[in-house]
Amino acid sequence: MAQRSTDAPSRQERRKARTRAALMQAAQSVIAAGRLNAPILEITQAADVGMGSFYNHFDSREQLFQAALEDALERHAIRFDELSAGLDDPAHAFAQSFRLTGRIHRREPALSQLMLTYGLAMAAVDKGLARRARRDIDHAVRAGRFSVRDTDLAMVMVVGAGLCLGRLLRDQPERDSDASTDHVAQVVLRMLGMPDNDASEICQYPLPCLVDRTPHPEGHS
Amino acid sequence: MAQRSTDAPSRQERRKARTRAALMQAAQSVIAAGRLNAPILEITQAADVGMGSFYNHFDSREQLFQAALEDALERHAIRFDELSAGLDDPAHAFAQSFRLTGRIHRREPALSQLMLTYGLAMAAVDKGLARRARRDIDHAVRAGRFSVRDTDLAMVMVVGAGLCLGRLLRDQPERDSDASTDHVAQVVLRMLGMPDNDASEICQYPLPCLVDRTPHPEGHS
DNA sequence: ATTATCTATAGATCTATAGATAATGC
DNA sequence: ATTATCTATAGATCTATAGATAATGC
Repeated sequence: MAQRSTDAPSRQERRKARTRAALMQAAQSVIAAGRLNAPILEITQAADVGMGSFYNHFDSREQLFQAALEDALERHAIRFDELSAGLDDPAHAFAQSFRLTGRIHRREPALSQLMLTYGLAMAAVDKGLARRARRDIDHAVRAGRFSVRDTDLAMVMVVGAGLCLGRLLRDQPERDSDASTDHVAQVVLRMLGMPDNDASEICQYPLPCLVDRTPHPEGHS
Repeated sequence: MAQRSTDAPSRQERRKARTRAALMQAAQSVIAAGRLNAPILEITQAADVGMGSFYNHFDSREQLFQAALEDALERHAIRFDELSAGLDDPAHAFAQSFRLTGRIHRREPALSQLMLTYGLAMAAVDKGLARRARRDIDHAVRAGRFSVRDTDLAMVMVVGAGLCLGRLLRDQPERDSDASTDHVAQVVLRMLGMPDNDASEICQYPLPCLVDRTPHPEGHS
């Protein structure tokens, strides 16, 4: 009777998507736990999925890990975009996302570990957080807030600082995470061509709160 | 007859050291080739050493890789130290080592790949290049050439920039490696508190040439 | 006599798939 | 009827070691 419109996913498609999502979420935990060589069986068990199903979705562990990483980063990039949607100063938007990313390392150790594990590769791919960072920098340059000769080189330093900061925060649990992050953010802004005063001020703006979201709701009400 | 003094290694010790060195060198190639899961047999074959010998020296592939990484970085750190031994401005010494490190990525792709693979871990360990960088920064601060609040945070940005620069140079083979490196070096120096003019000048000093050394001479004349 | 290395392999582990079962579509 | 998932496993692969061989020490 009710003919499905082409864009609404069928029950079967939703089931498939759920299995795929379970695999990716399990992969994220496995990577976060440092078990980069975990057997496929271990991953499928963590996902509560039959071993054979793995090969319906991915050809290899590596392929799954790649997808899982991109998924996690994309989800957070979207979240940060929402939080900076209202800001009209692109430099402020950039700084806010950088500062929020710094705060992730303590708030969400699993995602932090994911970023640290595949950080360098992540930087090169023009997706997720890196893509947004580049976009914000370009906007800010056009708005006259940043002055940057070569966006690629600027990205090198932004991403490099962000990653090594994450590593430092993980290795020194007693360190004041917010203060360190804001200080690095300030230096990064100066490096991007902002005057000291502006850089300092912009890093003291209050941040929107990061509410925990259930990442992959298993049941749908 | 000739009683060996305690510090001169015996023939047997030298043989053992040679096997160990062959394993580490093979490991460096294997890592550089991206074969992080290479079977032990593959590594021992690359080293031209019997499979069983591996376990005389290391308990696991991971342990070998760790030793191989530290060895490679230490060797180059020593090399860079020699080249900056004559300089009396610690800021100059720091800048020279940073600029030389940038040049490694094109000159020695294997070492570059090694750094990019284990870069973040490397940064945290206070050995090799990272240890020297920290030492140079501290010297320069004491000499009044840098002004840095928190050496750990400064290191975050120095190492981060260095690593992501390496990644960029690898991914963009057509990019002018020397100019990019020197530009990043200049920004890093400014970040460390140098005035623009000094930073710019110090990054234009001629560099000592990096001569290729045979890393592990197999035969000893 | 001692120590290091080598060869060969038992046993553990993992991958990728075949074939059976369950869910969905119509 | 079709599609997705599950269970069970053949075969490939790898690790770690036992036992044999070669080099060194004295």
